[in-house]
Amino acid sequence: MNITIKDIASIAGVSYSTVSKALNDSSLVKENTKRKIVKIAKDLGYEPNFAAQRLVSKNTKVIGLIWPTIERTVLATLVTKISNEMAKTPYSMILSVDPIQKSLDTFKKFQVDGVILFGENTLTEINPNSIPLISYGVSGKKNYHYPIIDANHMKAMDDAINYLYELGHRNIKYVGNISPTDPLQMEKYQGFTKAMEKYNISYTNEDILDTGGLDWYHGYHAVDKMLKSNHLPTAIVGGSYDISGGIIRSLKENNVHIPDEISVISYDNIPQMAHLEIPLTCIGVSVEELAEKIVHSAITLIETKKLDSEVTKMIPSLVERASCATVRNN
Amino acid sequence: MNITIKDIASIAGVSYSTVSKALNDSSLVKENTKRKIVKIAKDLGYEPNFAAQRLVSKNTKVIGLIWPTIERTVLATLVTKISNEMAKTPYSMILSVDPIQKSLDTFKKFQVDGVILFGENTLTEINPNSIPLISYGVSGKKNYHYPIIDANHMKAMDDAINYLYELGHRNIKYVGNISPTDPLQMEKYQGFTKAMEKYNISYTNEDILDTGGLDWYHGYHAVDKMLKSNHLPTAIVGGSYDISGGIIRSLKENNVHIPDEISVISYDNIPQMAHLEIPLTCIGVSVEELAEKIVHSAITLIETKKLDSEVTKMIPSLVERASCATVRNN
DNA sequence: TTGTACGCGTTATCAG
DNA sequence: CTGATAACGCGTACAA
Repeated sequence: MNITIKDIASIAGVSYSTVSKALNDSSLVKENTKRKIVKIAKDLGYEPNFAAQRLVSKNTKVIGLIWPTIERTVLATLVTKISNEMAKTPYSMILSVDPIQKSLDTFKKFQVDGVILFGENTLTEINPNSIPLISYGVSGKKNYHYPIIDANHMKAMDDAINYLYELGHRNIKYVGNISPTDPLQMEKYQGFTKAMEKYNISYTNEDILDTGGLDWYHGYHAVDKMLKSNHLPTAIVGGSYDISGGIIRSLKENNVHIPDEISVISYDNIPQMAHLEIPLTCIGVSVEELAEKIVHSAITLIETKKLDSEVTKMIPSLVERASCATVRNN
Repeated sequence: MNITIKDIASIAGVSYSTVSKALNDSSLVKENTKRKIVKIAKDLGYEPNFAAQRLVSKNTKVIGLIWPTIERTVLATLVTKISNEMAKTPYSMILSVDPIQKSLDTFKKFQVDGVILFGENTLTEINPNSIPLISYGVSGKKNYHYPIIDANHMKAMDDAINYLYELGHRNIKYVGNISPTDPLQMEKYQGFTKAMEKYNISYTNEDILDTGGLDWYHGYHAVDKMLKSNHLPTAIVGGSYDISGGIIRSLKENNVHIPDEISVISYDNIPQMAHLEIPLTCIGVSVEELAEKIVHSAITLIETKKLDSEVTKMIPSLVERASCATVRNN
């Protein structure tokens, strides 16, 4: 078996309750003996038994993250950031990729202090009162019983269009995945059209390019087709990181110069945007901000059991890079 | 506080040790009272206290997976498969994306029964005797103290070349990332050259196309350049899933028909290969097999404390799809 | 077949 | 300042 405080006690010639206090840096024990005990503990390689500690009821300083859909790259970035952010706090994080309920059970067994749920899709009836829980994802219409953090996608699109408008663009196309079953995609799409109307920029169905998917080549394909039809806008709004990668690739292949001949702005505010062939101007809530907000909300919820509002929409920001320019005067 | 076996005992009118036995389906308790107790437990919504259970020393039936580099998509597939495979066993899985040592500490605290390490890169000095551990990744030269599961990349390349050889190909190019700092990439590259020599197929440096990266467009670019130089082989070996995606895209763009005009075989045996523009024939250890092997090795190690060999190289297999054909007789 | 009593490793509450 | 001692919730020899 492992070494316990009793072992330490006996070799230190004190009672184990004293050892416990000493190890917890209690003020109820003389500096002298405290030091002695700590030293012995270190020498013996003592490690407290977590199970025992928790049996006397205490918090674990661990937060669980439920992440059933690990294959989406964008979320991987977010998870990394969250992990980094968490590392700055006294908390650590464990993940589960199992289905929500099973993950929840596991976490409950381990008595994590709280859980973060990446609930892109379904919000099943989960027990809200059993354990502090916040969720990141689309704030659907369903009735939820826990705080939700989400990005304001509509606002993001508005900002994008506004930005392009200021640059003089009046001929703008949206290239993204128009999937009625995916609330996130729909919100971006609707954000686009709404913004276009707001800024009084005319557009038709032809200006909405449905990629039919979220991958690199979906964006590539869509733009390729567009180029062949000779309907060149002055600016493109890309629906996501991967899609935009395909967009600029296709543009480059066809010798359409960015940003001189065409401007491109992309949704998704992640650092990788800077490392594409052309550093891409983008719009969205930055993953860093998102991560920060998520972990601090979680911790606040854990420690105060109360959060300001039930659903927070994060404000997006626009990061200017090298892919947009004022429209040329012909 | 939560409800305990004592509560159940008192309302059932028995001692709590009886309850304990009943709940563990012991044969030492009459069927009748057992049923009664179980029912009460269920009615009361009793949930055993995990910490207490583990305090009396028992295994957790949980395996920890350390995965510091979550951003690599291929591994995401593997993790998913592992999770699924694990679900078939009595074990469940939790992940940590923290640095290895920190992850290990966390898992040790939670007393997981064993850990799986995705140690692509560094194998720091980790305590081998403290907790059953197996690793997946490149079997480097470093001295390790734990079982390693790896894929036999050399063999995979050999199989690929052999396959193409049988189809009559004598003009084969390798398109992959030649990165001296990445052991995995080097092993694939060397596997290619070695196999070419073995089958007596002549090749020059021109036949090794260094993509300079692992992404989609790296493969795209390399092939595009190749096509412009008019050095067309009869077959291409793609170095990885993403790269191959770019390869076939480029080929298609340039109206080089697969497989009539050129055959393509790719490294990485993952199901997604079937969903590319052209269902790709591929080579490598299938993720399913890999996942299966990994979880069963882990469990074996946990339950018997002994594994057959220290490092197992998984045998790759070739999956025929629509991207290879016999070379045309001109 | 059921109950008693002890131990698992810690923390916390009291007395000294 | 230090040391007993009682929890915490459960499993398990040992008794009954």
